[in-house]
Amino acid sequence: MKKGSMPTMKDVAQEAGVSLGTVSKVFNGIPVGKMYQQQVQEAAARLGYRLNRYARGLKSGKTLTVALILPSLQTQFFSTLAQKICESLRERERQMLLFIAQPGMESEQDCMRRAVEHQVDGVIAVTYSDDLRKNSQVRLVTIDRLIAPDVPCVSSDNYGGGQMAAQKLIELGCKRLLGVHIACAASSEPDKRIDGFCFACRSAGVEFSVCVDNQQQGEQIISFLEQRLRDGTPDFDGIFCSNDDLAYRVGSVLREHGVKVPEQVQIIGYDGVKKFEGRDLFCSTMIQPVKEMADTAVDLVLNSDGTSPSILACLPVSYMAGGTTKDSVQP
Amino acid sequence: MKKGSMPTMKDVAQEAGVSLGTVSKVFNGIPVGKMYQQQVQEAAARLGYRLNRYARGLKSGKTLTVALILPSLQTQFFSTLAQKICESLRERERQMLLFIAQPGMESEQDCMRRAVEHQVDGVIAVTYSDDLRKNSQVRLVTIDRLIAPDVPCVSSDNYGGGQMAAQKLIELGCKRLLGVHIACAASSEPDKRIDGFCFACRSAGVEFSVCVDNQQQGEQIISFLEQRLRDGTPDFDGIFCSNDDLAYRVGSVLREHGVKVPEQVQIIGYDGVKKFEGRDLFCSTMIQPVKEMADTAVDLVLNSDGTSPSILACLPVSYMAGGTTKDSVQP
DNA sequence: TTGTAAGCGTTATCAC
DNA sequence: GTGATAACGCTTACAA
Repeated sequence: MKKGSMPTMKDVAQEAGVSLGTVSKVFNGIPVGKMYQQQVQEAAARLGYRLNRYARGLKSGKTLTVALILPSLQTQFFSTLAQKICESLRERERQMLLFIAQPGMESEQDCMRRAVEHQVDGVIAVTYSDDLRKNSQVRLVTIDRLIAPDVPCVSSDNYGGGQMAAQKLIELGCKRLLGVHIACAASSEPDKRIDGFCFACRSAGVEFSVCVDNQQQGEQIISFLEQRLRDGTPDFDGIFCSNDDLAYRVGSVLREHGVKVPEQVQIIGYDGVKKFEGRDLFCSTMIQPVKEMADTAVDLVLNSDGTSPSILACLPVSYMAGGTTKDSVQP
Repeated sequence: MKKGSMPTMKDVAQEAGVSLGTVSKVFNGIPVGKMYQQQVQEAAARLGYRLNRYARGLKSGKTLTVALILPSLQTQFFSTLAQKICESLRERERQMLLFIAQPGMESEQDCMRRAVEHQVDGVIAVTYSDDLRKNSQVRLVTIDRLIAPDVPCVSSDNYGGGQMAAQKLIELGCKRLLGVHIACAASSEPDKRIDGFCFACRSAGVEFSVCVDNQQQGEQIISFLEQRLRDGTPDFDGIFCSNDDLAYRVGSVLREHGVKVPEQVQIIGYDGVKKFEGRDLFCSTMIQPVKEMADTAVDLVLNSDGTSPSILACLPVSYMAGGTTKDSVQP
């Protein structure tokens, strides 16, 4: 063993007085004589031997590594998702290579290229590109966006969640509903939140209107709102916002205009964003089952044998009061 | 080239009619005949060749990969740090392997072991262990915690930030200050925030008291606070909280007891935590220069030639009003 | 069972 | 400048 560099299996073999192959077997759980087993393990410990996964990966073709491609870690949903996926991978003895893609699909493609070069066993991505798999036939699973018939997608039950939100508002006494949504450039699963909301309103025969913003900044929604508030008396008493950020902004606008929340207008958001690490929500909301989504994505990316039964995994959301509905405990 | 698997340099060499060595040179920017250069690139494009970094890493000993070990991604400071470090690494053509360590040092050691096995070129860690480098002589840089004389540490100027907070409160008219801090099990750089606060108070000759909670949950601080509020009139008019979460909780307690913030009591936190992706702060606060911290950590882990001039890099923080001080714009 | 040896895809050291 | 060829540390037939 050349000093200065790490010991290899060869060194361990020499130290233990066995052959290289035997050492390899020990570290792979392949049965080997009790004596040899022990000798090898002792020798390895004595030398401070560390398995070189690059050598193993090169030989075996499996690297036990999965790439996660995200647009950001600032949004709480994304950071939680990243953490849960990381934990889920660790439970399966996998490592996570994290890529933050800049807006624009060149960056996403670039992340994909690097992930492939790094021989990842699979990729989980929140993507806005049409199809990330340029030439590479990597195993791919997306979150919240269906990009191809052979790429499994994991999301929360956006449609069902939108429905539940509407039903909840109605149950809480709202008579005139409003649904607001910001659509991103590429259409994605979360767009169904507002569809589910509309469906439930119609089914219940309740008066409702909807405002969908395509400009991505939500300005349309804010001005739409201010327009309907001009006389100080809103012509609605319940709002479903397709995410908590939007709900927060909508709530601020309402309060600025002197509208009492939840007394005059009740608001339900979507995501389940918490303040700090605590339990405090920003608003009453539909909570996404992030851990389950992470587990599902990881299972799919590791085990999908091509014959996945369902291409879109929709996981159930749950409602929780968070101060912007009348069922919230009053401070 | 065996079909089904990815083309290798050998395949490219054959396709281009050159030798393997020449192909390697092309992909390493080593000068090669103009004609050959082009032939190789065309052949590679035609075959959809992808560099195998596992083979390169095995041979060269450098993997262009850095591990980041964090206790969580839920705290906004950590998620922002992770994102900035990821971006910083990308700018330097590096990849990031992310590890979330469970509380307790076995998990941290485990992350370290896996990072070493994966042949990372270095590790950046937010750690509570005494010394992560068990046997391995990995290049290590810590965040917010000095663990050994030869391990560089990056942090914000915690002491200076605490000082500035006190000075700011005094400047804003506070006469009787209070400093509160939650110390984690292992002493770390952020503990200096409260020291800087005390120093500035003493220097200014201002009346002040301090409450440090060692139980990690902040219960001590809350009850300390409630005790001093029992009669409804607080005997302090300015509080420095060593992080924004604490500032938020303290603010809630004060308001619950009918104390007006910032009219009666002004509060300054530390971190610069934002609501959603927006600009809204939870409180007036000392903002940490996360991007600069990330860049510094990455530079150190990649370039530290052992002869680092400063072992502790303290980056300057900045104050920003966020509603819990009188200099905040009133809504 | 255990040892031997041929690669895995690259880089790097040689002669040519 | 270019092309063979020997590693890098490991897995895995296959031989003993």
